[in-house]
Amino acid sequence: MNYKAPKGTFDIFGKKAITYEKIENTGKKIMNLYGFSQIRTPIFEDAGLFTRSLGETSDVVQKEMYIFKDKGDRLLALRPEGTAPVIRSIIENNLAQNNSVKLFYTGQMFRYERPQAGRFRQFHQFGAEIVGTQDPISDFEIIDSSTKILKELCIEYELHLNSVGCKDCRPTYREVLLAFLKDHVSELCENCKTRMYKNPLRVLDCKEEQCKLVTSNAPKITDYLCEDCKTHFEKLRNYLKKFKIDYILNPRLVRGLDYYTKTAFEALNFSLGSQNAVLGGGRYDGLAEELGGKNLPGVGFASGIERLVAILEKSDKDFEKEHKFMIIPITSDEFEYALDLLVELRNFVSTLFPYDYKNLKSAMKLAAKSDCDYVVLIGPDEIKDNQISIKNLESGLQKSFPKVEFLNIINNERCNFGL
RNA sequence: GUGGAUGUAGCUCAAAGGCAGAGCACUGCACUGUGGCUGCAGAUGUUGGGGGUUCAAUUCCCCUCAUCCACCCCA
Repeated sequence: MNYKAPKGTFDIFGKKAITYEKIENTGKKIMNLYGFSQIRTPIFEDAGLFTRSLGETSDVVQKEMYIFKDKGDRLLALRPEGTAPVIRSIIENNLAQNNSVKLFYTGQMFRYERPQAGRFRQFHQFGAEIVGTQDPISDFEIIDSSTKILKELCIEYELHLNSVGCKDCRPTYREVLLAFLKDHVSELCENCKTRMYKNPLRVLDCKEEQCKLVTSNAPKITDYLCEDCKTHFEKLRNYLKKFKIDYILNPRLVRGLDYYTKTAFEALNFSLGSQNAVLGGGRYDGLAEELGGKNLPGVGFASGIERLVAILEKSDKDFEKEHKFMIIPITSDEFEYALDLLVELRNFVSTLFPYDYKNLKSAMKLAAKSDCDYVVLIGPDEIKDNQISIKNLESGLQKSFPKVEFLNIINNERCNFGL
């Protein structure tokens, strides 16, 4: 084998492709119900867009970006996430003139990482953003709609919620937390001893038992929120309560990207490996300004489609698919008739025509292997009686109908041939 | 970037220095108007790649690449 899919990438076909499609279609359906419209942004962008929005020191920027120079000496990056490009587009095209905009997207993202369960170098995200408003109802809509996608897909999840404050109150909390951590340095893991100075909030997220023990008594950010953040959070929680969205208040929840403010949430599923987050999001009120636009507060989510696919594959839940037919002319005499019927049938149902088959038997095999539900048989007998024979491959039952009746059953009786 | 495990047929895996094998899948026949089941027959390999030790390497050693898992981090 000379060529393989590059490290951390893979081909999507067959059953897997159907699962991807199902997830994306479900997402689109829900997004439409909430009044979002689709946006497709380029797969690569000016590298600065990401270093600026995600933060120079974030891991994504420091070690995970696919950066390259094109022939015009432009420094570009394959997008590692979807929010920054959407905000860039909103600013560039003035999409949020005086109102807010609601946009959703789906597509590939790229991060140069060591692959493992639930993590790849090219992966897909489905996400949405509401930009131009600070109304907590928009936070609610993001959480409500995103978790509705999971529900619709029958994916179990645990919703974790927190508020990470804003540029006014977070620094204060940071100091308080740092002071607390300094008092307990000796009890922290090696990693956290250095981490607490770089990003003390991350210590809250540490998986080491010793650190969890220490931070269980740590001051909570929700006790240090400014008035604005506090009332915003309370309103959001009221909406969630009113509409019975269950969640776990998790003061340890910290999101990895710098731009988050106020609301932060994650949906966790524990049936996978160590990558538990299937969906995450939050508010990013300073991002648009950071990118050179006007003050456009926003809130959004992104879900990792690969992780959703993995969960669905594990649950071996098959999605109902459309009936698939194959037309088989039994001798060469019926070839033309069968071709005409093929063209006609394709106005209504998915229909195959067998290639390179030797006899009826081999054509039947092809039909079974091609995952067909029904075989339409046209032979001398059918032509003579002016009938069409149809066989249900699952039950093995076969019947004949006049052509008109046959088409009628397909169109008006959902292929209920009584087989 | 760090650590661990694993690379043999399309897939899942045996062979532990001496002829590279099995199951599933594939192809054909039994069966030229009926698939799945059954029986019989057949095809399939740079043993990931490179080097070394040896009369002899899939097996032992070194390098390299890839995959999986975990850390870091994230979806």
